[in-house]
Amino acid sequence: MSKQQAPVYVADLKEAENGVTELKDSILVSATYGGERKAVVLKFYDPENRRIRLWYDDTGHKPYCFVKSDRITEGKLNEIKKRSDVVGVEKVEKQDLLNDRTAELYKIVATDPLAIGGSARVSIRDLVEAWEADIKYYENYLYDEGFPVGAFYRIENSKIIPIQYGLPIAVQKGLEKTLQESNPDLKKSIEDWAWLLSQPLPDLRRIALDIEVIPAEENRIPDAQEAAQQVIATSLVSSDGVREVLVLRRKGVDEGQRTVNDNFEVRFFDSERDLLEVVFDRIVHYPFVLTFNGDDFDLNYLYHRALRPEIGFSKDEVPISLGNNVAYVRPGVHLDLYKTFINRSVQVYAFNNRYSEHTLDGVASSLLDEGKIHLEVPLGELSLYELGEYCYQDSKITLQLTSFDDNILMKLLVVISRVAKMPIDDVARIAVSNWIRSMMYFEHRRRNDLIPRRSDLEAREQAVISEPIIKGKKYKGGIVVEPTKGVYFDVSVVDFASLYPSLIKVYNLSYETVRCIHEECRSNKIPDTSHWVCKKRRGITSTVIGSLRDIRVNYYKPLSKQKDLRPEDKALANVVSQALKVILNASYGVMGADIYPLYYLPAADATAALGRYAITQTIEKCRELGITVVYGDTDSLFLRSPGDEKIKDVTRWADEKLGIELDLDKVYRYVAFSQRKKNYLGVLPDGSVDVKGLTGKKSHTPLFIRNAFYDSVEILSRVKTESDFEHAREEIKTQLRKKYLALKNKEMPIEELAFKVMMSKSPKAYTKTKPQHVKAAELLIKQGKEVKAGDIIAFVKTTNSAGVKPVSMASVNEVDTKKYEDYMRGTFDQILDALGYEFEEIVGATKLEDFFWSQ
DNA sequence: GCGGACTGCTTACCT
DNA sequence: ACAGGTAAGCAGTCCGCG
Repeated sequence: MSKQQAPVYVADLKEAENGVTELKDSILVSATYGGERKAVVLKFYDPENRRIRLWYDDTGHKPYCFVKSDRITEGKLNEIKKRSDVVGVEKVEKQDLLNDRTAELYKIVATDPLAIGGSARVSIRDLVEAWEADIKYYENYLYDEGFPVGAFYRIENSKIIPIQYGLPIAVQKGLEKTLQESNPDLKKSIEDWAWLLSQPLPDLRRIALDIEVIPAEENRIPDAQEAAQQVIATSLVSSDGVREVLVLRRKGVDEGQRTVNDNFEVRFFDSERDLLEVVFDRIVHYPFVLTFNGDDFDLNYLYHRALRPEIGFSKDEVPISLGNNVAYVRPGVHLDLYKTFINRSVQVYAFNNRYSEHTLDGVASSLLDEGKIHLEVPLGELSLYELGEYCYQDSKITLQLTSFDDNILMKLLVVISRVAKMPIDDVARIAVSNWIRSMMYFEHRRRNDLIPRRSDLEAREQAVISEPIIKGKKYKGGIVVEPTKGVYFDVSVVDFASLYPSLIKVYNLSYETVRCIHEECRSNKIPDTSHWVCKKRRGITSTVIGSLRDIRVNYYKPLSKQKDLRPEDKALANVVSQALKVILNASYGVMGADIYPLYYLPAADATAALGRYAITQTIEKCRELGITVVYGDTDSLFLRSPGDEKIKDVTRWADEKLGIELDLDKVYRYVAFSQRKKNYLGVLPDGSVDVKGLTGKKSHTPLFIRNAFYDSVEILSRVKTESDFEHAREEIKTQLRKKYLALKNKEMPIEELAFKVMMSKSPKAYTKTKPQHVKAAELLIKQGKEVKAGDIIAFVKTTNSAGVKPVSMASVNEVDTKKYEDYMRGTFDQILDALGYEFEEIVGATKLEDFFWSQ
């Protein structure tokens, strides 16, 4: 192999990686550790030049951890001091929250992060009981310097200077009001949040990338480590107008011709190396590189492929590096959107469950109304133009996932990075418990509080925890009020505004305050538990979550709806409010999740107990006031025609006696309850319908039945008075008859009969039972299809011995109609129960069959 | 050997 | 890898039955 000339982009990469000592207003987006310089590297995005700028720490900051002076012997300490990777040991003090006293510590400063917690040699944390020794070094750095990620800074003479932003007048006013309403001891925190969260959100220049490789075997994903196959196409689509696809000419493959009329460029290459050079050139020149599964596949593959001798790049020439399940780009930031969309908090709270599959096709089809191009033949059989068009589409929708809805995803990532104090690429990759961990660690450092070890929290006095309802859970959760079967007109729903965060704030809940060490606090009991809560100091969790709650509920949420505000301020308020919702929603859950480093079960137990207390007390109060509660779940109550006055009475009472805001959420024209909990249908005055928990709504229900169900819902949405039900009943009857007959005669495409159920584990992992979707999946596997965890299996119920077949392998005449009739009945029973009709009764026959046969 | 009662597993949903 | 509570259907097991 002849020596290749260095690609032209290498000089630019070097230049970018030299770092800067001067920089105009830029946003801190990421941080990492530069091993060569043994220093933290901060990555800034300069919105004016739209480039990434690196800054290398030159303050002499070094990795460190702590040991408690009364927990280490002189000998051990000397042994550590003598290590060649230890720079020195100094005495410091921090607040020990668990013991409510000052902790005397030795700070052990090391030459590099691996000395504290590496695995290649015996590290300090393996040697002694060390505090704060398992925090990534660049996180340590950000916390120590007090630099929130996502905020604006400038650099002068290599000094980093946070930029002070004045708030717009209208915004400032709202803040003053919020501060007045909030507890005085939360004031400082709220002001800090406002400073941070009201900074502008600049447009982030970015490029999406996708590669195509012919798999060695059909239906198998090519091995990225090996990278034995050619990269036959790569698409690059950017937020600033790049739309190109690079296609490799291959022997015996037709060029074909363009069919897609989208405005993008197709470039043909005879050399794979030349093609990759263009890709790397693009990577080097973009601050943000987007992929869908690039950590595992695209960037991983490109890296290994480029280094193969027949391609011949050197490591310096490849602007990609690999970590543990992560691919980094140089000099910018790589966001792997697959990791972002699989994050449950993102899925549920940011996108309201608007997608359910975690594939690019699944996410894009749901959020963008545009998915991948569906291929009829294997990749290798496409003409070059067809291949190019297919490849282009993937980068195009990947970019769109970050730009639709006014760039909501990019904005959310920035706002979350501000709250979590975490690099944007980490925010995009890791789960909510880590966001909250980072946020809490930052706060500990800011206040000079020692971060407890897991064992410190575990070592506390054993507490009796409330018995969970569900076997296998750790403690008892919320209360669900048994609904009273029937239809109720004029139902008001009241609910506690972010109940758990409110309780954390109002009742001072935190890991160090629940069951605190003070004798005198033991009388401050939490109802129906053995727990008590501190009366002497505000807990750190209570401060952080309380202030976040206040600024969201009292400030950003109303701001996002305020009429006289500039649209950009309003949009910002909306994004912030959304991001805070995600964090707040998880803040209680993490206390009871043992992966969370500040896990403390009594705090979670206490929160849930207070939630039960709040709702039961409120039910009691309603009874006193003569209001009928027809239903309730955890933080909400459904009240039957209570009247404005009585609603005011209850909400005022909750505010005064419980200290928790109880709001009127909505008023239903009517609600229909079956006897089931978490299962109802409510019609609002404008005719829109809330369907909760009913089978007809569930995503796995066959489309045919789901459509039939929603037809009935539509009929019910038009019911305005009690007497309208007569007519609705007749309409439903007619409609149902038709559908049922269609089912009998199998007058629908078989796809509409498919149950669609997710494989939550890999097929092999089902060892205890073999559910139907797994049986169907096995038939697919037998056909050579690959089935992974997360795939959705579409199957129909059939009359063969297994009882199921994948929809792709079944024909209509194999369908077990009886099973579908049963399922339809089950689905409709839930509505009809509520309306007081029997399935049979509604059609005027004793048995369902009679009714249908009589047609 | 078979069917009903039961428990447990699994998924999707609600807050 | 944030929590617990609920509904539903099916898989698998136990028990009774001369």
